Amino acid sequence: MLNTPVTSKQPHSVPTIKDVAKAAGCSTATVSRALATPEKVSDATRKRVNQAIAQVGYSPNIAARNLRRAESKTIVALLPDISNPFFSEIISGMEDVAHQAGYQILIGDCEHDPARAEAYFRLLSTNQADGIVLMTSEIPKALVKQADGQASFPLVMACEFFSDIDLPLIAVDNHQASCQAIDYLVSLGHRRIATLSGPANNPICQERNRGYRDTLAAHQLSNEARIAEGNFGFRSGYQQGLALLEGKAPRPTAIFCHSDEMAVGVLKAARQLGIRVPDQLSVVGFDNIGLSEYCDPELTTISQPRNEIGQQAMQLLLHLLRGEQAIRHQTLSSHLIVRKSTGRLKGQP
Amino acid sequence: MLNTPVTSKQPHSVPTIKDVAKAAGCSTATVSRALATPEKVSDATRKRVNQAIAQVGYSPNIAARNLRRAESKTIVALLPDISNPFFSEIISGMEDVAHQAGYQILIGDCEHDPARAEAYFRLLSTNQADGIVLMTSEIPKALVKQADGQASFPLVMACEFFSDIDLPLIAVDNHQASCQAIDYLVSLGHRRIATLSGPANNPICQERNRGYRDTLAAHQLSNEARIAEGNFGFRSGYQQGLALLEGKAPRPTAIFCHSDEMAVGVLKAARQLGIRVPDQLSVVGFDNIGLSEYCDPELTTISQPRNEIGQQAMQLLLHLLRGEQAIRHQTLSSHLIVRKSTGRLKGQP
DNA sequence: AGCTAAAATGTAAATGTTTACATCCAAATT
DNA sequence: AATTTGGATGTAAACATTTACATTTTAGCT
Repeated sequence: MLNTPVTSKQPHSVPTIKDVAKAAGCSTATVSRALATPEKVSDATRKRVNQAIAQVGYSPNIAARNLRRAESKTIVALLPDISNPFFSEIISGMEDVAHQAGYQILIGDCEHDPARAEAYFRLLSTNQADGIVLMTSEIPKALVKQADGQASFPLVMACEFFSDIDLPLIAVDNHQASCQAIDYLVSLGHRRIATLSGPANNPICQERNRGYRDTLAAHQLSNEARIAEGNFGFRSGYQQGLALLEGKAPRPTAIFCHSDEMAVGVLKAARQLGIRVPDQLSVVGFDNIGLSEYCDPELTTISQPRNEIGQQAMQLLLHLLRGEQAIRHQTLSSHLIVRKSTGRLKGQP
Repeated sequence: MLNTPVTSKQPHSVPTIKDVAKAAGCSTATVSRALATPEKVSDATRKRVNQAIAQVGYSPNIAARNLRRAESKTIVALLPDISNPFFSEIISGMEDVAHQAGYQILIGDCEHDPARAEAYFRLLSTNQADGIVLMTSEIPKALVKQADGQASFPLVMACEFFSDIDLPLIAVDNHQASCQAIDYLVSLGHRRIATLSGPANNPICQERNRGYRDTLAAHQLSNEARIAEGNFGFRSGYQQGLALLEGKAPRPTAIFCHSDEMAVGVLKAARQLGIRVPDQLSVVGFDNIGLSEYCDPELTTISQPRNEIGQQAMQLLLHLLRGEQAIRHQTLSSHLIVRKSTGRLKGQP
């Protein structure tokens, strides 16, 4: 029991399954089984094996296992930009369930570069990754075409999607969320409501813009529709905010932004132009990132259940990997969080 | 040339190096060499091999390579909290040079949980990772003790460090940065300058607090020293900000915060208490994250060259991995960015 | 031409697992 | 007592590379 640790060959070599087998007095196959399928091994030997493992300090060589099993236990989380805080909580959710199931997460930051996305997809075919959770639609469609309609391709989308390709998807109802925001603004008395959208070719933005137009139409405000295009970041929010607010066109009294960062950019633009929020301008954001409670004024925004999105997406992917039946489309509910950046108009317009 | 693709065995099996060898009319060893050490293969065969590779659509099986070479080409980036935007640009920097050198980055989010940190360290011994860039000191010291002083252990720290363990380190001079911030506040006429520190047991915070005290002392202000403790996040900034500003003690006229998020939290606290920034209170942040240009007022802060930190840290780690000589400690320069949250006192105090 | 050195290539072992198949043994059934 | 069954274990092949070593080819000399 107090033997010196046994490392058969080299003085400092890492113990392998052979060392364990020797120490336990059985074959490597049995050791392997004791680890992978304990129920197929007798209680007595299982115990001996476990002792041996502890004794020699064994842990399996993952490369060898991956090679033999032709899998990697790695999931790629593909996103457009790692610095966007929106994604971090989704990833946390993914990690929870992935780790639980013995999977690792490899974060793939595309940086809006198709080549990067392609490189990460290649990991699939080389068995370096078992599946992908895709959180951006800014990648070459060709990469994803092979998965269209396929029940078995290990890919699920989270939040983002393609309008013309049928992939498993976990997301909120962007159309409905947008309707809710606009409805709320109308209920406050706003008529000239602008939208500061994300990239126009982004399907989720198209969904939101559709909701925007539908709701305006429902209130006979269709000719007030006005959509500016940003890229979700602070800077574009500020720039487009300035453009919306100081242009010659009659100034909007409310702006619905497709991200919180853009909304904060709009707040800065308004401040700079001496436009008071919410008295003269209402601003609504999207995502409810941490910042939205700490900017001035605190941001009214739409909250997505980010952690849950991550969990469900990973769950779904695991189902696909196991070849189990699974619901391919799931829409989770968002909700409007009313804070201080929205209200009825006050004072001169 | 227009042959149907050759996949020798199964109709849909992934082509291996054998298929390439067959197609190129040489041995697998030659193919392997053509890829790993092209200069050891004649021009003619190299060309043939490359054609064959393209023809059969071969890409190497990484698990097999890793197994044989006993490496993983993976670097773990260990950080305390992935949602902190401060780290994202460091990671970008790391990725640049890592990818260049054929390495992947695995982001390890410790979530302040020692068990997680341990799990990531274990990847080293199982050859699942070749090295670690450590960006948090909130892990069990035992994990890192083995690397103390060692020239060969593949670990480098970025930004954070341990005061009592000698590890390769890329960081800014926190003491000096702190001095510069406090000096600047003093030069504006401030006397009651408080610090909102990160966790008191964090060495970088200790460095900054030492700079704070030293600078106060240099100006005969030692008895004005007052340090509150937060955790770098918005919320703690807000809470500690309230405590500092509405306590019975004479209210500070300036607060130096160890993160921008905390500074923004302080801004909110001040706003809530009707304290005007910068007229009645100056606030300095740390890190210069994107937000600091878009909050109100824009934040005076200390900028760290995050991208460069990431690059240098990875560079250094690669040197260690190759067993090359390298400078183990590098301090990069930070600088103070003066914006709108600092100034001389105005109006009634 | 003959010899040597260097370059190019091939052979086969090695990497650490998993797993199909074979074997063994004890218990259950006849 | 003989046979069957099923569980437990062992044997050895397979996974796709890399690389030490051996062999062949080429080039460079005299």
